[in-house]
Amino acid sequence: MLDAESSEEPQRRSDGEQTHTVILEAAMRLASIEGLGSLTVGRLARELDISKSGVFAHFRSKERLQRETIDAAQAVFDREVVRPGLAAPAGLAQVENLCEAYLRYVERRVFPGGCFFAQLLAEYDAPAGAIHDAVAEGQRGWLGLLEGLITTAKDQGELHPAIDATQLAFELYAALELANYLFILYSDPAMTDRGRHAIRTAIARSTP
Amino acid sequence: MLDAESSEEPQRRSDGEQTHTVILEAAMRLASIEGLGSLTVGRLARELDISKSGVFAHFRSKERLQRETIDAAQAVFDREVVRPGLAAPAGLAQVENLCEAYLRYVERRVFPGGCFFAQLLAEYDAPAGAIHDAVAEGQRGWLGLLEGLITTAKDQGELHPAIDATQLAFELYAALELANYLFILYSDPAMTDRGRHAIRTAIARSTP
DNA sequence: GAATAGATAGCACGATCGTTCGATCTAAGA
DNA sequence: TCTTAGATCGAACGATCGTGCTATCTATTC
Repeated sequence: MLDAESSEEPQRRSDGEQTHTVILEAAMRLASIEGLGSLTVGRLARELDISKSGVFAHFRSKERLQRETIDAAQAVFDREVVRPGLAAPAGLAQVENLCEAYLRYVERRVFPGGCFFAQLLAEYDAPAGAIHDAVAEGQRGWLGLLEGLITTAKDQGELHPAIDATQLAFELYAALELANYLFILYSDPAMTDRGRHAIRTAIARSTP
Repeated sequence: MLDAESSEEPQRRSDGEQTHTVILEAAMRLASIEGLGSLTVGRLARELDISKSGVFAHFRSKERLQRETIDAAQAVFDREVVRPGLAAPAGLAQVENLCEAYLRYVERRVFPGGCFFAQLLAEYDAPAGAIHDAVAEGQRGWLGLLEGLITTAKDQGELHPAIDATQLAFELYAALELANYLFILYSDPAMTDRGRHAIRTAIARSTP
């Protein structure tokens, strides 16, 4: 696969690499709280005590800053949710483990404004622009992952053969998402516990 | 109760009243799509072909514009969801009716960017400022409404006595909320149908 | 029909936005 | 050690932000 973009990328020096990382960390934090739309070069610069042009030079456009922030957040999500979530025997255990990994990621405030992608989903659900498309693709991936794990569990006989994997994935995701929003809104772990409860009963109802 | 604010309100002339309404309608549309944060006096003016100061004069601060937009959206939500949702015999029928009213309000695109308050919830879930507090209060009201209807149904013997009304309200709301986001993201009525399905099974599991 | 007060427009302000440019500093390879 | 290219800064641009002031127009009241 061609990487048309990085073909003209400048080399990175070690100090620049580090600053780049620091900027993206602040950008993820800010975007998770106030949205990708209120991510601002000037604001990042002020917050990090770097000049505006010093920040800007790392991305050379606001669009690139946004794209790289999303990519960085995806890497964090993979590391903090997906990978530990899959660290369980294939089947129902993996489904439960992934859901629990998500809820713990919300509770640990890996992003202080709650799940980065829940924020993105709400911000770019209206169909317009490249970010919308990336968000739509990302959601498809997440729902597809859940659905795949559920199908495996079904194939292993851990769930009723009649279970609709797509529908169950929707219901689990719904519980996770609302748990995220309400936990952030009220700073109350009772909200994530409601999510846990909902997931338990949805799964229990689907076992043979 | 004192209305400290309106005590110094100027009288409204008929033409001004109409413009005021037109502005708020555009503001609700815009905010539901791009968020209350990207609601801008200049943008409204451009879109309505009114001067910036012509728009501004109606609110005299951005904060007031936002507050009045939220209030107007609340009125629409009451008219389009709550009132028709309650137009059913008290009990389980009312619960089902309210959920269906919500899903139809999403599908009809009463707000083109999906449920106005789902947008607000995501945008102001991080705890800060007056809007956050209003959103938190609003959510309490919506969840409380659902919970109250569920409790009534339970008292009438339409639901298992052991049912946790708060938990069931959470699960119904989760299905409604995700249905909203995914319907807007994909413009696909299959998403709201998944919400309907989730609600049916959650209720069915709770009946005696 | 005159008086009045609200509706709207035009212009200007300081702040911040994304972005560009040129100057200076410094890490890394020759 | 010298050279070079990336890192960072300061200053400036045009655009847009929220907001104020002044002037003109017009709906409403007497």
